[in-house]
Parts: sequence; structure tokens; C-alpha cells
Amino acid sequence: MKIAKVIVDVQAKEINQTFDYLIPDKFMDILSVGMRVVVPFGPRKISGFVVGRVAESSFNQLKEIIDVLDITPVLTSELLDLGKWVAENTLTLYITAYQAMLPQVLKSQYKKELIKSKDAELSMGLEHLFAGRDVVAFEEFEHSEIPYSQLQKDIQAGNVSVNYLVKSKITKKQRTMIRPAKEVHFLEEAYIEIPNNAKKQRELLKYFIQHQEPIEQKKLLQTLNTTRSTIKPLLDKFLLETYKEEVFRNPYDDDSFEKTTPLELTEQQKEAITPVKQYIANNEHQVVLLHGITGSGKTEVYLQAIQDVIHKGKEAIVLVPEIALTPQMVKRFKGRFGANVAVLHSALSNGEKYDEWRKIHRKEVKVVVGARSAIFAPFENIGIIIIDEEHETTYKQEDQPRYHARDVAIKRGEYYNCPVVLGSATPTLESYARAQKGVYQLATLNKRTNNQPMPDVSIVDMREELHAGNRTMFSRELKEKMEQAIQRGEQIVLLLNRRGYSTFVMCRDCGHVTECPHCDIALTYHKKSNQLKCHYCSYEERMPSECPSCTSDLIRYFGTGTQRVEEALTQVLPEARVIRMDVDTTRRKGAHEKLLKQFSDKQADILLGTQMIAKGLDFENVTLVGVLTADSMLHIPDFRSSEKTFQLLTQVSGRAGRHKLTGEVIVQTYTPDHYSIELASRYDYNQFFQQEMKMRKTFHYPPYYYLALITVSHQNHVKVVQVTQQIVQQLLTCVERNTVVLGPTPSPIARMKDRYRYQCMIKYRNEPQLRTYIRKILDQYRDEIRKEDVLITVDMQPYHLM
DNA sequence: AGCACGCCGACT
DNA sequence: GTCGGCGTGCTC
Repeated sequence: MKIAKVIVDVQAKEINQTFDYLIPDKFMDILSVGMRVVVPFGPRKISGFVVGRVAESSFNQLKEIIDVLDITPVLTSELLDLGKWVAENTLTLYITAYQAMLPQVLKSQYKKELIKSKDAELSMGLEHLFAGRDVVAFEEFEHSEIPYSQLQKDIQAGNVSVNYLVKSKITKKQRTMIRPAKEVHFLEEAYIEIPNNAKKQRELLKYFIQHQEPIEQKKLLQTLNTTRSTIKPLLDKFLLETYKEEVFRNPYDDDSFEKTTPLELTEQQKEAITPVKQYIANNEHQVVLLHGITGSGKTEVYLQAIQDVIHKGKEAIVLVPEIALTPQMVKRFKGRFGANVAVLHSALSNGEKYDEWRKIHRKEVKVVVGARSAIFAPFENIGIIIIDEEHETTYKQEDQPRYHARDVAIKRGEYYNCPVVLGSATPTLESYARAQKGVYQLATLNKRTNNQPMPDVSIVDMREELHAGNRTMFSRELKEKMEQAIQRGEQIVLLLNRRGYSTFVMCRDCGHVTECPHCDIALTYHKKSNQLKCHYCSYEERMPSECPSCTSDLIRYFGTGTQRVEEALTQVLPEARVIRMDVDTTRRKGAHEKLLKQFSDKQADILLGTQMIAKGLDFENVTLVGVLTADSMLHIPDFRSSEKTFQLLTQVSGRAGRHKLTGEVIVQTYTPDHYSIELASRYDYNQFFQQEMKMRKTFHYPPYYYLALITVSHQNHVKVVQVTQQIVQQLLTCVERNTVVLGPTPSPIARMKDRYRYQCMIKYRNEPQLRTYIRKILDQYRDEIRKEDVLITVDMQPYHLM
């Protein structure tokens, strides 16, 4: 088995295959599948993943592997297969899939340097560049004025050679440790020898006569109140020695979590957990949809199921939407399983993520709680996979590889013969339909553990408010209830249901809206910098003082951003203390937690925010929840908008009255009769499901049909339409009769970064060859993609149709 | 993708 | 000549 099959780190379709390399003798015993290696590729050096070892190759001019980057494989054979499956199913490159499965720091970085040959006579310019040195970074040459041809000549003459470097991003955190280098009696002897004026040295030695175990240098210096200079002589005398020890960054101090024990389960919880426990016991794969209303104790069910898994010596993966991965959530898992838990989410630094990943890799933990990419946790004996808030769209990755964590979870569940639990108060139609068909098993929790009823929801018709002369964004009822709650010393959560919270700028005279010159989208006003910014490219400009179209000075910003609501609140309820949570106030690391802590410490009466406040928060003093504009999401062109509205309203209603106090919810809307709003106010999921399914059936949407979205973009409008049209035509010739191929349609954002964007949507029921067809089409456009800069992206099962 | 190589026109 | 631009083809 002298040959390694390698997927190399080159992001190009032509390179999306294995390349064979000879394994040199020195690596023969240590190299195994799943390790990263450095290989020569053309004139350069790049890294790659070993995906197989074989005895022979059909290629007869093999090069040798240059270096091996890992001591143990970073990808197990299961993960290698999984990555292949992900790549093929999402139509992405193998290398892209493999890289997505690993922490950022394992991605290689490349550099070039120029090396001067010994005794070589360089040309004038290069002589100047090297300035006596033997090695120069290639960048230095690039920044110089020296023509490339001159370098070429020196290379051809053998005066200079190019060296390609593969660098690792890994930075391991280390600390310096001090320990005695000799046995105690030697130290005691030496102690007598140390002159009396070397007070600190004597103290140090005395310390190590009393304590033989190593101590961190920093701590030692602190406790003895001294500096490094006093240790130095003892090191020189070989009485003490120093060494580096690697420390794992631990973003969560395990000791700070109060230990919790399993709670007594309610009858419903017992009923729900029993089958799951059975699947665990029998090593049986089954997807269980846990449909549990907010406050029904889903998390406790997860915890106790995981307990079983740990007892069996197996491992558990728990996926939580990023936004809900709050300290509260982490606390519950750490509290039950302590140091057995690794946590993975985007707020961690790259180094922290790497360390958490290594805890999993080294099997030092049994449980991982994390956002989407934690589904690739390198466990090898998985006993359960749990996806909490299964309906969340963040489980779908929006850039390549465009995978859905739920699909990956089920694939891994099949491999390990273990249950996959999908939990939600408002399951996706896809999952609930599968549960109805018996593909998934349904478990229901429709009672809250504290036996409190769900809070009453009243719908306020904002059109009537307008007719009654109320032109503020707060209805009379909401205002009144807020005043009462504040008087009683209770707290309020206000939700601004607005994606992107953006405020656009419009001229009141001529209606001109300031748009990005590179994208077909209105610019967003940022009050702090008094600038207009584009959210899709990096364009920004100063807020104009007059309309660029008609020069009127009545140019204002519009749209109800959280900032505007906050301003309005201070007018309506001047005495109320408000905490605003949106992208602006939570950007800084830890700001999110800090604001929530302030609110739970009752330093404010009102928590005002966007979507991010709807999930997983649990404040006992909150009795009133207000939704300012329930229907704003209904107007975006997305077939899931009703579903999302229903989910959000249900979600946020659950924030009120979770403890002893009863809660109340006020939903303001301009479309009070819309079924998603009306049924959410009655907590009637089943009715909503029935109704929405009818809509999906009529309009040929999931779960009745699968979707695939092909987006074409190019600077030239005509070209885009033309290519998209050709793709549509070609697909129509090969797909099944009941498959719908739509397009060319402009994307919802028809131009981005100066590129026009058109799409082709495919709705299909059974199309086993679809990926092959699409791959074939992409191959045909290879020249156009390369030469003319046409960009074609494919999203199988898209969530955002942008 | 990223690189070398080779061809070609333009310009000292 | 020789500099730089661009098209082509290859990478185990």
C-alpha cells in the first residue's frame, strides 16, 4: 500500500478528483487515511486529505508526499464518506465539504518566498531587493517595481528559486511550568549553600522543598511576589527546570456550573422518552419528532436520553440554533454533564473552537452542544443526535457546501444505528408531514410542566387604530398594558418582527429611495456614523442633506428600526427603562449576554429587539409580550413566510408567564385575519398545518415537491438571461413530465455587486438523475464560467430564494 | 485555481 | 531585441 489517494486543496471543478502520490518510506508506517498531507502539485506545494491507501496506480509518474501534517487522522473513515456524500448531494467540491467539517485553523495557508542561490550574481534590481539577505517573501517582490521578466531570468539562470510554503494556522496556547530538577534532599543541601543575601532564591527553593509538583511560572511568581530574574540562577544551577505545557482554552469554566440532577418527568415526558430510550437500548435508528409546546420540558427529555447514552459508553450530539446557544442553554448541559460537554458556536475565537473540537477528537468529552457545523463532530460511537428547534432556518448552510444539518444528522444516525430526535414547538411542515406518514415517529408534549396555561394572545387591528386617530406604532391597548405592567414592577418584551431591521432613506417630496449603485437594493441608514451602507457589498456613502434626485431637503430615513421604536417609546412611556437588542448593540463579543443579564437583574422594564429575543429566553418577571408588526414578514416573497410568521409568534408568546405570574401577549397587525396570525394566537398548530399544507399543494411547494435553485450571474444583463434561458431549455428536455422548470426569473435581489442575477427554479417529486443533469449542464458551461466570468450556483433544497 | 509557456504586437 | 498582455493546457 505504497500509494495514497489525495483530495488536494484546489477549488476547481477540474481538480475535483483524487490524485495519487507515492508514500516515502519515512511515512509508510505513520500515514493513514484521514490525515492531511503536503504534496507537490505542478510547480507548487499544497495540502490535501488522504482518502485512501492503495497498492497500485494507473498513473505512472507519481510524485512523493512531502510532509504529513497530522499525528492522528482529523477525519475518520465515516466522516470521509459523509463528506463525499455531502459534496455529491449539494453539488460542491470534495475539498470544500471536507474543510467545512473541520475547525478553521486546520485550513492551510500558502506563502511563497524567493531564495537566493549560493554565490549567485543577481541582476541589479533583485540584488537591491535581497539587500544582503538570502530569503525574501514573495510579497516583497510584488510590492517592488521590478518587472516579472527580470525575476524570470534570474530563476532561469538558477540564481533564484521559488519556495512554496504550506503554513498551519494552529496556535496552541502554552504556559511555562517550573518544577524541581532534583530530588528533595539535593534541594535541601543546595539550600544551605545559598548565601543569605539571596533571599528570594532561598524562598523559591524552600517552596519546592515543600511542594514537589510542577507549578505554572506565572502563579509561582505571584505567590512568592518575585520576578523571573530570581528563578534564573536556580535554573542555571540545575536545581529547577522549566518546560512548556499546552493549555486548552476553556471558554466555560466547568466549576462555575451548579450541578443538577434529573428532574421527575411528567407522564407526557415519560411517554415521549420511552421509545427514544428503547431505540438507544436496541441500537436502532429512527427519527423521532418531538412536538412539544414551549415550556413543556423538551430539554429535560433530551438530558435524560443523553444520560442513557452516556451510560452505554456512547456519545451525543446536540444541535441548537446559534441564536439560542445562550449561557442559559449551556448551563443546563454543563450543569448535568459537567466537563463531559464541549460547546461549539460562532462566538468562540478560532483557537477556542479548535480546542473544543480537540476535546471531541481526543474523546475527552461525551457530549457536544453546538450550532449547525457541530453535526460533523468527530465522534466514533454516537448514541443519539438531537436537533433542538428543528424548524430553525439556520440549520441550512447558506454558502457552500449548502447542506442541511438535519439531513446530515439522519445520515449519521443511520450509520451509527442511533435515534435522531427533532424537537420543536412548531415543526417544519416537511418534518410534521413525514411524522404523519409514519416515516418519523411522533411524540407530543402539549402540557407545560408547571401546568400554567399558555398566555392569552389578543390581536390588535392597527388599521382601526389608525382610523381612531392613533398614528403611533403602539396601539392604545398595548400602551395601557405596558403602563400597568411597569406599575406592577413587571417586565415587558417587545418584538419588532423585521428581518434586517433596516431603515431606508426616502425623499418626502419626490419619493426617491437611495439605492446602492452596485446592487438593486435600498441602502441602509446607520445613525451612529450618519452613513448609508449596502448590506450586500461594502459600498457606503455619507447621508445626503438633500435629495440627489430633486434637491429637496425633505430627505428622511424610514422603516421601523429598533432605534426608531426606542425613540418612540421614550415619548410614549418616558419613565420606562429600555434595553435595545439588535445587530448594532450586540455586535461586540459578550454584549448579548451582558444585555440579557441586565434585563434579568431588572435594570430595565422593557426588552426591545428583533428575532433574536424570541428564542429560548426565560425571565420569570416577564408578564407582557408585545409584537409590534406581526405581518411584516408575510410580505416578503417567500413561500415559507406564513410558516415563519406562525413560528415566530408562537415562539415569542412562550416568553411570557413561564413561571408563577401569568402572561399576556398583544399582537399588532394590519392583517388580523391571516390564518398564520389568527391560528398562532390560538396555539393551534394542527389547524395551521392543515391549512398551510393545502397552500403548498396548490402552489407545488415542499413538502409536496422538492426544490432546486440555479442562479446565474454576470455583469451583462443579456448574457445572464440568455444563459439562464438555455439552462431552462436544456433541463426541460430531460426531466420527468410532472417536474416544473421555472425561469429565467430575476432573483429577488436582481443585481448584486454590479452583477445581474437570474434564476431557474426546479420543482420536482421524483428526479433521481437531477444532480447528474445539472452537473452535465455545469460542465457544458465550463468555458463560459472561466472565460467570461459567468457564475452559476446551485442550491438543492434552498431556504432563501435570494 | 494557479502557474508556466508560448505567441504576438508594441515600443525602446 | 525585450516588455507585457493574453490564450492554452496541465496539475498525480
